[in-house]
Amino acid sequence: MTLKQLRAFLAVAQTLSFVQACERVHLSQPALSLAIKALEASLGGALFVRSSRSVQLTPEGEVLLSLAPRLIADWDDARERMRRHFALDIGRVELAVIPSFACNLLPRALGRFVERHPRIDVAIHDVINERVLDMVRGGQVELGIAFEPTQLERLDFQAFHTDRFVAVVPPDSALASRTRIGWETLLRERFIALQRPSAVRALLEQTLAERRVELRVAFECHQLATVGRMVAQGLGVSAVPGFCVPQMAELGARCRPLVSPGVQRRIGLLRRTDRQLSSAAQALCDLLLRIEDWESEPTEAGDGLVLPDAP
Amino acid sequence: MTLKQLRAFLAVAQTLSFVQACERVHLSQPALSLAIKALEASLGGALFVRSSRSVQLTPEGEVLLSLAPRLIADWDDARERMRRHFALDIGRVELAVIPSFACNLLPRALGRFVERHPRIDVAIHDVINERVLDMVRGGQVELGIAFEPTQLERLDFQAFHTDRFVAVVPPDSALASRTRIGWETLLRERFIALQRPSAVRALLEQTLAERRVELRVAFECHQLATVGRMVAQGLGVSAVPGFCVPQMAELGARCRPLVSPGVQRRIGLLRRTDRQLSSAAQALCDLLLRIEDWESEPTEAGDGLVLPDAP
DNA sequence: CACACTTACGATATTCGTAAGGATT
DNA sequence: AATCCTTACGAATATCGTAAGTGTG
Repeated sequence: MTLKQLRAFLAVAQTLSFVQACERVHLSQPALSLAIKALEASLGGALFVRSSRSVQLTPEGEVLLSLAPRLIADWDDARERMRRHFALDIGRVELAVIPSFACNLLPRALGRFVERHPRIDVAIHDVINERVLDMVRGGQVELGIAFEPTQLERLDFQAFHTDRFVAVVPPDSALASRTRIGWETLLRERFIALQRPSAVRALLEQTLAERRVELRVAFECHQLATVGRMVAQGLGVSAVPGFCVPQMAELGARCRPLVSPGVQRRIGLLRRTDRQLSSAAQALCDLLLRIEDWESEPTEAGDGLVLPDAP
Repeated sequence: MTLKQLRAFLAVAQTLSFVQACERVHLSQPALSLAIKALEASLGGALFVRSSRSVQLTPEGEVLLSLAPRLIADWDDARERMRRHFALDIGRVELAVIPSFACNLLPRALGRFVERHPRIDVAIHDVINERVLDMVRGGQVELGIAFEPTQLERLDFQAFHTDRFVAVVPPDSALASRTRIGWETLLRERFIALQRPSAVRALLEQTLAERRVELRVAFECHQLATVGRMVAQGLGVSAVPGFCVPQMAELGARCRPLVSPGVQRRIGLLRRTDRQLSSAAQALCDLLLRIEDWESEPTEAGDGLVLPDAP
């Protein structure tokens, strides 16, 4: 029993005519006749009663007729789904992203992606940096977006953006009027930090420790949004990745370039070295790596305020 | 995408080795390789990552792997079911039978049938004679067992038994001691008849009308079992088809051959002329027509009491 | 005799297995 | 060197379409 035979059977069973059926299956009448004959032989009995002027189903033919449409539909459906998967017409990508990136730069990039591939679903796991690495390593996600890891270990990292930390200050403070701010100046204020284990916090501590600068934390919280709002309220200052500028601006805080030392770290795509990407993930990967202007579009509050840090 | 290709894919996907897989699908390694290649081409992308020392599924391969087992299982299942249908290993026959026959002669015949084909289900519709004809004509059942119809009309009738009516009398009556009973003698007693529309009742009336014998009915009911029990209780006498003798005996009534005139009618199989029988129905048909000794096995009460009616 | 299905037969395609090739451990 | 997958090629097999055959209305 082959697919062709079953399709042929279905055509004959539905039209009750070999002549009409052979058009539907693009076969000559004799070929169709042989196909049905072969099917009957392989099943062990007759499916049709041919009385030279009419074609009728046998009871067993009726049984097969009740089975065949679903078999063929399932088959075609599976085939079509696979074809679409490869053609990027359907699909699903699981993506793990550090929260700061996920809520600032990612949405615009994903916007371009869904524009091009509207039927590919993207699941975003916005989790802390370490968990991004774990999820990529563990295979729960195909792709990760995170800071460049120190230990690659079975991971492949491709940077597509270099981020510089910026100072976040209250809009009505004296610091808000300066074009750039030094670490020493910033740390004279009450400092609002993310709680551990946050990659941003860790980066901060690590960099400051290297420079022998002491970090005194006045407030700690988990969400960047909270940090921003607290700064906006004048409760203190903070330092965040540069790509958080639009978010901070929206929350009412002001951002200024940080100098001497400028904390900077590469952001990039993570994937397992030993697993091939799905077509959909590959497409997303390509798109993310191809984006040149990772800086966000200008906004009222943040316009022109983020200047390149002099090395 | 063909069945062979999908089976080949499944084998490779499950063993993650072309060498092992080619045993399972009875193919040489090159042939298997080509089959997978062809499948990949038809779907539009790679299903495996071959790294000369190991075979791995691509994400799309994983998708197909989640689809393939069900497709193949459904296919094999359908194929197997059809094969069994033809081989009389499974199946279902809908059968309409007049009640008197259904509860007397049919069980033993069906016993032989299920013995030979234990997995063929038989649905018995024990309905009145007219309804048997209707159900066969209407296609609700493939086969019917009934008295020979006067109007065949699209039906095919094959007699396999000729039935003679017998007298049913109370065990302690004077009639019970006679070897045979004439109609005139029987009708002197209170008569218990089946209610219309019963084929047995109709036959009785028709035959008696032809012979100008008047039928006076003292009691009427629907079930033969009730008739038997009432006769056993001495409430009256009756006349029933010969194949009801065992049932009457069990109910406590006595049966004696009826003579001058002997009411007799052929019993047989009904089927539609324009429809082919299923293998299962054909088998049942064959069995019913092949049975020679339609008389029931001897029982204590009925043993030797039913003698052939002299013409 | 026109229509519908089947059988016969030669041509074309597909599929298969053996043999050779290439890459990795 | 051994293992495993791929490519190459000739042979067996299957499938298909044209043409002829058969039975029915």
